[in-house]
Amino acid sequence: MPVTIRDVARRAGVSPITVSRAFSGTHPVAEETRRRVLQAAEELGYVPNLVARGMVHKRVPMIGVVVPELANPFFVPIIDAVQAVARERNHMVVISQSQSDPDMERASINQFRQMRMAGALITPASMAPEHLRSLRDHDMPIVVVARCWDDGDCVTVDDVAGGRLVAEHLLRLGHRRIGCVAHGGPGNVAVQARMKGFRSALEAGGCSLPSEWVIRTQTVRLADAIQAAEAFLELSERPTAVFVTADRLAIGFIHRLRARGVRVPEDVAVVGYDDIRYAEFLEVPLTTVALPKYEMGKRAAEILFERISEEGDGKLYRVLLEPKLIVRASCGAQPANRQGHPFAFESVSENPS
Amino acid sequence: MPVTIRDVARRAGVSPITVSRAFSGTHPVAEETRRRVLQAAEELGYVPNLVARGMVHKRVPMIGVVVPELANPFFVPIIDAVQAVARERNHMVVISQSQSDPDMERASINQFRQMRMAGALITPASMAPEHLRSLRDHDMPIVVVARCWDDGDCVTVDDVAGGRLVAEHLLRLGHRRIGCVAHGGPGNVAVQARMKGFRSALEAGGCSLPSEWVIRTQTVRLADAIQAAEAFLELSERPTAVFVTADRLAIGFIHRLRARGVRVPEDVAVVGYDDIRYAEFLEVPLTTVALPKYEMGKRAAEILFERISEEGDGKLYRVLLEPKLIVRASCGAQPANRQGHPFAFESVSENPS
DNA sequence: ATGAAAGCGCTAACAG
DNA sequence: CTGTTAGCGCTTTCAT
Repeated sequence: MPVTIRDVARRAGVSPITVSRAFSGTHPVAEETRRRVLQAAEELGYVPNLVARGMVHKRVPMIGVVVPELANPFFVPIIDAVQAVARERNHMVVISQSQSDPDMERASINQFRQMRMAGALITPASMAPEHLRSLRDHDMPIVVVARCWDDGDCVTVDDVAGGRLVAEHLLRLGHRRIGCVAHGGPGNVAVQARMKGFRSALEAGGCSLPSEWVIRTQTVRLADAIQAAEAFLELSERPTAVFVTADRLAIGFIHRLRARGVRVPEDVAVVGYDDIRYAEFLEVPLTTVALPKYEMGKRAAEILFERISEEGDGKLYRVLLEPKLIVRASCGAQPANRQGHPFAFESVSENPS
Repeated sequence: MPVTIRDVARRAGVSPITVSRAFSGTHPVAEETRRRVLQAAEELGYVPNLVARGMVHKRVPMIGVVVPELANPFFVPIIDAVQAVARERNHMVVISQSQSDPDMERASINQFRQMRMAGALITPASMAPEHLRSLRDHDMPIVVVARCWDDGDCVTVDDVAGGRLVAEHLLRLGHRRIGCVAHGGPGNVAVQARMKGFRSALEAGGCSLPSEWVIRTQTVRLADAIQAAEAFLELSERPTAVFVTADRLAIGFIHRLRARGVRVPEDVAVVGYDDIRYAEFLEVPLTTVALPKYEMGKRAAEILFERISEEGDGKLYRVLLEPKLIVRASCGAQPANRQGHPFAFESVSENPS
């Protein structure tokens, strides 16, 4: 059953190396010879063995991707882009979910290394220096996506600016009592940056962000969103507007608020972050900060392949893309999308990010 | 830089084969020896080479998965389950998106074969026999997920029953003029089955499904959903209820309907299929048919690994799981979830499928 | 419990 | 343009 290059060679009446060349196209092969080889391979049902080739090249045509979770639609356009770039380069993509667990990240990267993959992309849960260092390796290039990284290549968005956009918008709408639901620990530099921009813009506008109004969650999952809503409901004095640092979190947050009789945006304005696919179709269409997700994945993958082929001049990439505020109903700047006003939102977007 | 088993062996003062055994644990190794080996490996920064091992075993510890698109949240729990099972067996998961294109499916399966992967899972866009035959192979087991397959293992849901559930529910609510939006071509056996159950239950209830009221779409994407809504709006006589064969399609369909002033469920009741994650949080909470997605992925992966380890008795698996109707607001059986009635929906589910 | 020899399928390097 | 030689890193016999 295992048809090898030798079998094909024998049948085509050439040497194994010629078969190899006919397939990989690295060396010229006479058209006639090549035809014979291809036909012999066809007849024998030969399938090239990438493992053997990988053995020789000390590298396999695959790249690894580690994301916190596929359940967050935020990562889907990123992965789409990575796969598109990888396909152009004839590389397969191995996807691993870390569940935001640094140990799982490390384990995945380790597997990638054992498999001698060409490179890896990662959105790390934590940017703790010792964790990242344990990921670094000179044999396998790594590019960080959607997070900043000082010691290596990264492609991300200006989260400080993103946070600022939210604060400025809320201030512009007249809010003075503004709170926030923030996910992830101190290792989540993206959220830290959003908060920083948010807070400083608030202060520039003469507002503060009292710590009672900063609700923390571990993850971005529904259970945490609900807890955040409950925490909000228990506040003795509630803010009139809330910045939720991820759309996925905002969905559950708003849902629970409404279930408890708090109207959005009338009682509380909510602004999310990420502009995930479903933000537009929710019970309350979500005002949020859009990130160029597809673009991020694309740039990151391109940089990774540059490292893989050792083309670049070796200087670190630190790509910072621009976020953009998308105004929908949840912040109250537009009338709520109730059934009485069905014409409020005609636009429907289908951009890839 | 390439530290091999020989380097470790030299440093530990043993033979290469002993190092191999210390790592793979296939043969007994004296505790003392093993410690020395592990330490030497640690000091040298040795990383086992799975490619070389794969070369010997003629198989690499990876399985491939082909799904139409990750953008459809339907596939996420399936993938989660597959990854969980694969992790237990120390296998990596390569994910490929076919965009419902049979050629891409074939190409992906081919790559998997070239990479000598242990097996593959696939949700094929088309069950055209010649297409499937081209995917079959005796060297690499394949299990089909979420579709029926007569000539091989498959794990799916009773879509005929699913379609019936929808029809019966709509009839029970008093609808007599019922239409449908169906995606995919004739090769999509899942949708065909849903339609079959739907239609026969309708007829059993004394209703018919006139062909003017069957709107077809190519894919499940937003653009198609919008086209479907426009087609619906142009109907000279409209049904009072519509079965949309996928939630992802229903989202855009409802959105466009509402944007055009058609109320859901008051003017048209809509029932979806899949119960994707966001169905509950939409502008109109979606009545839909829930599928045991995580379970499907789990069973399929388990069957695949049984094939891989050649444990089973070789008889074909044909697992058929049960669908379940989830009633929310879009069918009108519950009051619409407007802001005036915020307590209508307290329940929030966090099941893995 | 450990080792020696042989080879998995392919391709780089060097001929011719 | 084509062939020969050697070896990628590991694990399987088969010995000891």
